[in-house]
Formats: sequence, structure tokens, C-alpha cells
Amino acid sequence: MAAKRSGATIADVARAAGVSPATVSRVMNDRFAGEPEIERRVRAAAAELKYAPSPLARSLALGQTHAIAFVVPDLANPAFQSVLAGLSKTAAHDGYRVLVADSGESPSEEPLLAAEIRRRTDAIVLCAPRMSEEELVALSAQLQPLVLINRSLPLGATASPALSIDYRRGIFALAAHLHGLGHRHLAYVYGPERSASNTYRERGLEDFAREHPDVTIDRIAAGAASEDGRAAAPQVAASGATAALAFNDLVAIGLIGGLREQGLRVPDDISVTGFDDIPLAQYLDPALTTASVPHAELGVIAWNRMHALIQGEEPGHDVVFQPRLELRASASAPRV
Amino acid sequence: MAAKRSGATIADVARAAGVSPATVSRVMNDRFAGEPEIERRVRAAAAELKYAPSPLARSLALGQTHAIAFVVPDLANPAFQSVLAGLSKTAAHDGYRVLVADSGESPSEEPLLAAEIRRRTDAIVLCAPRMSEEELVALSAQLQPLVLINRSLPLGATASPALSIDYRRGIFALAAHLHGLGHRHLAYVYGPERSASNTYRERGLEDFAREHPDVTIDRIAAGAASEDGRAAAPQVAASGATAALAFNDLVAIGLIGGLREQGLRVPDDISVTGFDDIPLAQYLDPALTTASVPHAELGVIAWNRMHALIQGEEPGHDVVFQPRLELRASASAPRV
DNA sequence: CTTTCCCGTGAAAGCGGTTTCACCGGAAAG
DNA sequence: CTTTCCGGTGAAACCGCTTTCACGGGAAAG
Repeated sequence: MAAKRSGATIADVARAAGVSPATVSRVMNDRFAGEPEIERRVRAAAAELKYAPSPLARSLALGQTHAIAFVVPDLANPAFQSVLAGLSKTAAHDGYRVLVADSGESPSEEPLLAAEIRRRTDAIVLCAPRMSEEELVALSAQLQPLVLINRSLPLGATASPALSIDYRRGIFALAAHLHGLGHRHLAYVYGPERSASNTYRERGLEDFAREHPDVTIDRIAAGAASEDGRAAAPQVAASGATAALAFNDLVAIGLIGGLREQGLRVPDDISVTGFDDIPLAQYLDPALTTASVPHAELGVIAWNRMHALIQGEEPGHDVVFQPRLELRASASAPRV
Repeated sequence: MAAKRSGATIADVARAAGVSPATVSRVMNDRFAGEPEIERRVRAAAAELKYAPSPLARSLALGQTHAIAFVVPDLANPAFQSVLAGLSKTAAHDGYRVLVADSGESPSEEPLLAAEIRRRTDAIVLCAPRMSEEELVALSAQLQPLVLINRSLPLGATASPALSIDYRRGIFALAAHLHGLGHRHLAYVYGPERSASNTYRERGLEDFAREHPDVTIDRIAAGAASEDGRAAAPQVAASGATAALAFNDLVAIGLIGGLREQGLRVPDDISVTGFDDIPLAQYLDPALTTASVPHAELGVIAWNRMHALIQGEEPGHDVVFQPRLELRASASAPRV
């Protein structure tokens, strides 16, 4: 019951050129080394019939699809969009396409999603902050080749290149910056619980708290999207904190909006920082003080690693990007 | 030379369960209606061997991949990212994945790109503003099922659902708004030449110019990205226009930045409008006056049409979204 | 003028499923 | 008790391409 829509098959061309399908295959793959006349006939027939090999059939026979999977928790997040843009553009250079999937719908089914989409492709770039480490380890074996973003496998597990951001030091630096400005009462508007990238940030803040016993840090629940930030605004306002560290830029943006609704001005009444430095962060009102992460570059490197892996080469060392502080208008000294 | 990496095949399961592959296939597809005992054995064997049918092989046999292609000129543009997010999420609900491609790399090869990626999928959502109408018509036949974004096929060509934005009226409305504010000297910072979506805007401005002979409109070359806007700033500043209509939000953002570098303040010295209302437009400094386009919804509807098409149903009528004016801070009355 | 060797080409066996169709055994009907 | 019918199951063809392997003919070597 195959769809009989498509065009000529290799057999048609073979018949038209008076040769065998094997020969047509060779010609089409530039692997032909025989009578030039035959090659000419085949090409002519192919052109005549507008023949183009079926990628599907090739994939099945070859065992590779020339496609890779990209799984993220939220495609609507500019940070992931940038990674995708970098990944897709670079992969395209090597003739690979990207199949995307947004796992946000159902964190619990993430492993199944990843496994499913992986089987349609040659490899997978996975960003699964909410997956438990056990699940991740269990998955990693069947997902190979695999490049991880913002997660790393414990030693001993199947090795996979991992590209990460040092959220821990990034948020530490942001907190230190706020401290330097004079803030002593901070609020951390935290992201998805049980999310690895949130945990790293929490650790960074613990480090900071340890070094600065004079500082109070309130924890206020939010999420990873701007609405979450907006929803957290009342609590942030009520906390009395003079500065809020948001889980990421999106949350920071929502938070700033929410704080305004509460009658607070940023940064005059309260400072706010983000994380990611999404493309428009610098143009916001107020321009967002944040920790910059090279998302597009992450996508590019992810492909480099992936490509090496696919070719059976050494994928190179893991990299941990150090966020760079972008000091802008949303954080300033507290009022006295 | 197939990669012998993957797991059990249907034959393995059949052997293990002591049945034929046909039976396994039926069981796996819930099309089995025989001895419950047999079904049980098959399922047990499948579980035991961790069998999962190869999507590739199924695709070949079934003639459908459960994947659709999405081709856009620039994946880094938030507008297209929103469409993708909407498309991907909705399609996933029906078990379809999205294969993305950014044609920005090479506008000239766009037709080939589209044809290539289309063959790997069941259908294609195409946004090809720079393709000539002849190319588009020629392509449309081999691309079916096809959903077009921001383009429509001339009557008589193979029909395809088309989802568009009324750029013409949108920019007209923006110009009218500026006129209402008192501006009489405008600058249109135009997008990619030969691009359909730019042409619509040009028409809208011609309409406007016709109705308002008292208004001067300068045309200044830019492009579709923020750098293009920034690069156009000096010319805009030199033009003496009191308000600039940017091709889209990205250009507007770059333009505002560039104008600042020229020592101009927006909107005090010069007003600027965008087009698209990308997610962060309202949070920018200054908040961008723009024409709002429901990109995510566009993605959702694109999938609805696509799904109908794939099922062989009527895809529903074409829709032309009317942009909604978002009057914000970047445009105000000119100084006297 | 045989015998090898080599090389261009095609037949056929996959890749891993789905589906048609024929077969076969048991139940229902005569 | 035979005949008919029906429904469960498997053999085999097929989806469209790649690749191994064998075949056969011509050139080179003996």
C-alpha cells in the first residue's frame, strides 16, 4: 500500500537505459568505472525520467539517514532556538538535516520521545535537564551517538561528548556582582525543580552564601518561562529582597513586567538579573544584566562533536563554557 | 554495509515467538485477531528482545514517514522560530515530527533544497519569500502536499493551502498611524529585494502615498536582520525623515541601536516602527510600535491544513491574517 | 594457440518492515 | 458423515536502493 505518488524508480531508469539497476546505482553514486557510453545513457535516462533516488530506500539500505535529532524541553525558548539555528546551519553544511522535538509536553515521556526520535536519525543532540541521572544513564546506551547539552554522564557510563555551561559559577558571579553593588538581601527565582540546570544554579548560590554569611537569599518558585517569572513577582516584591536573580532571561523579563505591575521600578526599587543573554536581552527595557552563554556556538560545536562521532573519529574533549557577565541596566546599587 | 548497530528485527521476534513475521507485524500494529495466546507470546518475545520496529523500514513499506519539512529563509529570526514552535508542537500531537531547513545559506538553491527535504518527508511547509513566482509554480507540483506561508500560487497552478499576512494593509496602517501622529517625512527601511513580503509592504506604502500626497517616503536599503537595520541607520539619520518604518522588528531593533550611535533618540528625535511583534517586542527599550502577526498560530494552522491534506481531506480555506497594530513607545509625535 | 587474470556488468540477496493471497483446519450446514 | 464456509496463519512479494558475488569476455602471459 505504498503511496504510488512518487516518480521514477531505479528500475525504471535501468530499463530505459538498457542496463541493470546495479549500474544505475553506481552511476548515481559516482562509483561507476566502465564504458563512458553506458554512463551517458544512464544519465540521459535519469534526466529524461526526472529520476531522483529515494532517500528513504537509500537510508534503509545504507543504514544511515543523514539526519540528526534535536530534543529540547522548550522550543519557544530563544536560548534553544539559538542552539538549533547554529546546529541546523552547521549540520546542513555536511548534508545533514535536523529533526526537532519539544519534550516540554511531557517531561515523563522524555526518554521514550528521545528513543523514538533517535531511531529515525543517525544521532541525537539531547538537552534533557529534567531527566533523572538514572534515566539518562540508562538511555545513553541506546541513544549513541549522543551529544549532551548541559548534562554529563557519570564516569563509567557510556561516554558521550557533553557541552555545558558553568551555571554554578555563572550565577555565583551574578550574585557577587549584586553583592558588590551593595545588595544584602537577594531572592533567587528558581526554575523547574528537579532540573539539572536549576540545581547547578542552586549550588552556585550555596557557594556564594557560604562565602557571604551576611547575605540573605530567599528562594521563590517560578519555572523556565516568562509567565512563571511574572507569576512570581508578588512574592518577590513581598520578600523585601533588593535584588532578584532569575532562573533565566525569560523569567527575568516576566519578573520585571510583574514587578512593574506591583508598582516597583527596576532597577530603582529592585534589581533583576537573568541568565543566557538571549539575542534581545541587551535591547530590553531595562537592558538586562545577565550571564552570557554562546548558544549558537554551542549548536555549532554540538555538530562538530556529532560529526566526528558519526565518522567514528575522536569527538574531542568536553567543553564547559564559562558564562560572561553582561552588566547592564537592570541591576544597580540598592537604595539606601 | 548497513550499520549492524541496532537491535532485534521483526524476524528475530518471530523466531523467538515461533510465529511468522506477518503475525508479529499484525500484533505490533494492533491488527491481530487470533489466538490470544499467540499475541501474548509475541508481545512477550518483543519485550524480551526489546524489539522496536524500524521507523525507516516502516516508512519505506508504508510510503509515509510521519515527518514534515519546514523550510524558512532564516531560522535565527524569532518570527520563524515562533512558527516552528507552533508547528512542531501541534504536529507532535498527531505523531508527526518536523525536519527543519534554513535556506538562508543559498537563496538560489532554495528550490533544490525544498525538493530534497520534501522527499524525506510526507509534506512540506514552505516559506520562500525570495523565490520567483515561476520557480514557485514549477516547484509546487512536485512538492505536494504543500502549505505555503506568505505566498500564494496564481490561479490555475496546482492548488495549495496558503497562509499569509496582509503585509500590505499592515504597513499601510503603520504609515497611517505615523501620519496621524503628525509625521510627513517617512523612511521605509526595506527588506530583501525581490522578496515577496517586501513587495507587499512596498505596495502598501504606495497605496498610502497615493492617499497622502503630502507625505514624502524615502526608501533606504537594509535587509531582514538586525545588522541590516543597524547598517542603515546613518542613511536614515541623514534622510531627515521624522519616522522610519522598518521591514520587520529585527531591522527596527538594529535600526534603533544604530540611530542611537548616531546620537539620535527614539522616539524623541525619530520614531521607528517594526513588523511582526516578536515575543519580546513589547519589552524592548523603547517598546516597539509594530504590527502584530500571530506566528505561533500560523504554525498551528499550517499543521491543521497539512494534516487535512495528508489525510486526503479538504484543507479548508486559505487565510490571510490581518496584522494588529501594537502602539507602543517607539513611535510618537514628531518634534515641532 | 591455450591458459590466466582482470575487469565491466548483472543477478540476487539483503535492509526491515507490510500486505496480499493461498492454505488449512474446524465449525456449521445439509 | 460429507460438503461448504470461514477465519487464523504463514509464504512470499514488495517498497527502492546498495552491494556482494559470480559470470563472461578480452587482454596479457606462457
